[in-house]
Amino acid sequence: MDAFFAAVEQASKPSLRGKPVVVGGLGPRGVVSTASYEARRFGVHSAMPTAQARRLAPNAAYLGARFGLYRAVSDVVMELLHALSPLVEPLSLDEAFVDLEAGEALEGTQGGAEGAQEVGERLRRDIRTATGLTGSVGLAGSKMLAKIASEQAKPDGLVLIPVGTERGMLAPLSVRTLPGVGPATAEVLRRAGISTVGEIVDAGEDELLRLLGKAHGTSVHAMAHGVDDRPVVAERDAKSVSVEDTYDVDLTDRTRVRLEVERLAGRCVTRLRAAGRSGRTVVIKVRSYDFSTLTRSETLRGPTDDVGVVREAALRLLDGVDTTAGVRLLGVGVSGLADFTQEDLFAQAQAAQGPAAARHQAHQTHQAHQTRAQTGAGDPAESGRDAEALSGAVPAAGEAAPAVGEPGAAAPAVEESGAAVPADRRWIPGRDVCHALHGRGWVQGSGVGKVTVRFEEPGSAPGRVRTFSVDDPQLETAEPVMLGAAAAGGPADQSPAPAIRPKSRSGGVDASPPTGTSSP
DNA sequence: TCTGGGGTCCTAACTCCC
DNA sequence: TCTGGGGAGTTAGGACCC
Repeated sequence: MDAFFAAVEQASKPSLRGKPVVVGGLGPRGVVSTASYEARRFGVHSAMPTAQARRLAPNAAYLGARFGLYRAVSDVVMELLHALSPLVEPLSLDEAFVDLEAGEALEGTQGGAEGAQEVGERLRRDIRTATGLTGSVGLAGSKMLAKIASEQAKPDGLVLIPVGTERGMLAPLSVRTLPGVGPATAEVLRRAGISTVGEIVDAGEDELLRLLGKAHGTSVHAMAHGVDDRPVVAERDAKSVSVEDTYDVDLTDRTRVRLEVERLAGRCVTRLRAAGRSGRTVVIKVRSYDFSTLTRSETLRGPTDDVGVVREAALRLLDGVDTTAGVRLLGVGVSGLADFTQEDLFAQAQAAQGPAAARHQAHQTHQAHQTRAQTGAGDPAESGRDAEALSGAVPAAGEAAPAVGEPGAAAPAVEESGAAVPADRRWIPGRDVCHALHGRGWVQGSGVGKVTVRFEEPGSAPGRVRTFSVDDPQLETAEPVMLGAAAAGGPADQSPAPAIRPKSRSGGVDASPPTGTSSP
């Protein structure tokens, strides 16, 4: 998809079409997620600090990300891809590989390159019809070449790399074109006098191995020759789950640092349990005032999804880290994922001793998980654990749950007075709202006790702007509205576009309640 | 008043065990 | 008892991707 997040915003907000739009973190330490092509003309690009983007394009619209909506639009596009082939490998919300030969899409076409091209053009039309957005297609014999082709096809195009032309096509391109060659590798190659893919080929495999080491050197050398036999893999299990927060102001108070680590551990376990997984290795990440980053990890005796266990491990690891100079980021993660927990192993051990008793125990454990998942109420003896585990779904005071369409990892918003702002009264630019008199719109900006709203929605004409008090009782946050034909049930259906309720995915983070662990 | 968040993969150093 | 190699596992850091 072309400039995906920004394109969704432009489609949702008619007044922004053709205008520079920047989606990303809006705080003092935010970075750009996506810039529309209009904003890119000012030099704004992904991963650029938002503060720098504002200097380059002061008149662009700066919006917080609405991941729930992007995920819903992504689901529509991925369904179109699955109609082409069962082998679809999503890379992110807006990008995927499809193995056309594994499906039936090429049947009924003239076959070969022309057939693939026909399928690609049809896909682009279908994406536009379903979402109103443009997508680009790269067609080639391998994942690496298809990716390069799709980059060349952007925006709104299709590029095919015919078999036999790969080497010639790659030779003049920058080494950065190859997947796996980032700034560090490019600098190593540059110092060796290598700046194009053709020069990698000329250098030879031995030189590449010397410069980049065995694994990386072999891979880069093969890619430079156009050789990439990685298959399209449809299902991929996550290998780790982590959460992290960057703070607007460096944390120096040790008590606050410990509280934040506890909070992050809770959020991490909520996500872990939502995915039905457990993990054995707990990792903390600490980024200091000077941007130096360290990680500390501890491997437990067995996998767990118990927030108390993860929290205690994270705090033990934190004990070994000096944070007195100031911390700008904290993170907690779990890796070594499994589908069972240490508690399950205990149940198995009991089963070996007495099957009936163990069955009873396992059943009870399962029931307890079910009850928590559905009601958020658990055994009073475990209430602390449950309150933490469910913190994503039932926010504790002062913690903003990552609501659909809101930046998910925002640290709790605390006003200067010290009072926490409820999540549904935070007027983040771009956020959907509904006013009792004026209808649906989105937050254009807020400050000094006022919030400015533009009243428009997908399919409407550019709307009017009105300003309200931030505590106006008639103004409420709202669910995003789905785009295009996917919202209206098809092109013929002219009924009003419904608000979305994005379906939760396996491993999804925001909208889904925590599920039981791995009990069958 | 530079540098997010959520991942994967690789490497090196080290320990433990055989 | 000492030494050494190899493999597995752990830990930490770094590069890269979207």
